[in-house]
Amino acid sequence: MSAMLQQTELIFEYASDRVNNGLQLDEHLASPAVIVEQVPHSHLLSYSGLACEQTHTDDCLLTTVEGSESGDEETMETLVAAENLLNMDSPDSLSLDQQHYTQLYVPSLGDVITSPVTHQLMVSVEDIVGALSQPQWVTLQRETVAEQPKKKRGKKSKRPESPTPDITFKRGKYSKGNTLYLWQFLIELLQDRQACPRYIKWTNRHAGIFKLVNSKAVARLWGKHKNKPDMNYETMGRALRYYYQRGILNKVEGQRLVYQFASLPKDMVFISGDEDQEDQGNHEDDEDVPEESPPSSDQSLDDLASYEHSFPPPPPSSRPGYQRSRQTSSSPATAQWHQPGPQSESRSPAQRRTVLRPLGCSLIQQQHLPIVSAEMLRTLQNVQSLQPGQHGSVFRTAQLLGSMCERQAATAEQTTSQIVTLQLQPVTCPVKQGKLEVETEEDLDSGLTRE
DNA sequence: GATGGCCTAATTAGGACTTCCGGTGT
DNA sequence: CACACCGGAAGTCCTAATTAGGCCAT
Repeated sequence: MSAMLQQTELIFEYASDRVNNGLQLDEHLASPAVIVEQVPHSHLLSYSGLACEQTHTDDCLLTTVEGSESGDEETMETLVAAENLLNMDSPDSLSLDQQHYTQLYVPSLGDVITSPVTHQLMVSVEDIVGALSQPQWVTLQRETVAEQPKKKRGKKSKRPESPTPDITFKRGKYSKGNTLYLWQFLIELLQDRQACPRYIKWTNRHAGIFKLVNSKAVARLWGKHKNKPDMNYETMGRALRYYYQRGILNKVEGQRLVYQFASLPKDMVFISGDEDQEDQGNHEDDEDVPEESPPSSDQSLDDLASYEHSFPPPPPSSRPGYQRSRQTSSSPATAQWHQPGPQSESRSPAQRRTVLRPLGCSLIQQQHLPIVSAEMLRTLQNVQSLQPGQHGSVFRTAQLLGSMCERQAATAEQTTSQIVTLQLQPVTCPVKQGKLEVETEEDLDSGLTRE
């Protein structure tokens, strides 16, 4: 969501998507069991217009494409898919950023929580109260991460490094702005039924070992996401190889297209259909392909195009009218992959249009924090004594959360819900010159219908 | 006119790739 | 021969902190 918040249009796009796809979402939300793992992606598929395999087999391209395995057909598919990708507009979709990071990467809190805040809390609060002691990342390999010599010159580093999975407590977690790091992208694919195991799959998920079943498709998805139409596996592979040095990935010796995460988010969402291979103890047999349909190298690249709709739009700098400013650019910094839970998706339109006012110049703005967990609130109580000078991020977080608590408390009184976990809808406020302006419901309606 | 606050654009540094390349191995 | 893989080198893109300058109110 935050990635979308840089510009008004993006906000409207997101909002309109949410509304326009309500019916489809409801369909996918039929089963609570499905909600836990699959809703985000089904949700995304509905955004992208790509039908779900189970529910819309008539429209599903996968079925027809899977059968083709000849090299010629693959080539054709590659070309067609590439064309589709290049001709495709993706910004209308809700980004995965918005969808997933929230829960997928911060599961340890028990309640739903947004990752950016969690990180800020975890970084500092641990020193204060140790309230959030559970590690977010599971180190898969004891390999010592080589200390990268920090070549800092006069100014200190302002942009936090990529939140490498093996470094749990480090300032500035998660990608900023629209940035979705490659490793995050891969993790997302691994948690997406549409991509896993079709394009990428776990071969030993507990060890973090995965295989690029369709390296071309993954590379294309990555390239589309990065607005690099020429992206190929060779290029993406170079980026992956850089991850060796940084201790994010390891290469699995002797096995092609097989990599290993040095660490993984603690509560990764594993596609249920993908676990068989590993559970059957055949991680050595990494060359196998998904049981149901061995994908050809370029199979399903047509539906890949549709699938890509679910990824975040190109960086705003490529959009006309984009202006860089500190506040506007920092707004999407805490990319929010809020996974819409059953409650959020089943909310009434009125609830869905909840408008929140900006909370000033806090690093974490309210639209980045749709959910405040009970544990977060408890944590907040522990950090309330902080002063601005100390633990700056925590202090800002506390400021923000404090405001949110008050707001939520007021909201809770108006609802019948006894649930401690409160959900706040993403802000749908236009960003102008770095300021957020609250819109009326009428404005939002017009914005929604504009799409 | 001086001062201070606010805002914005420009500058700057650094991270994360991306691109290209030559080479090796399967 | 195709493909995967490796790693160096240079370049690009993006973000965010800093800085300078303009505007306005007092």
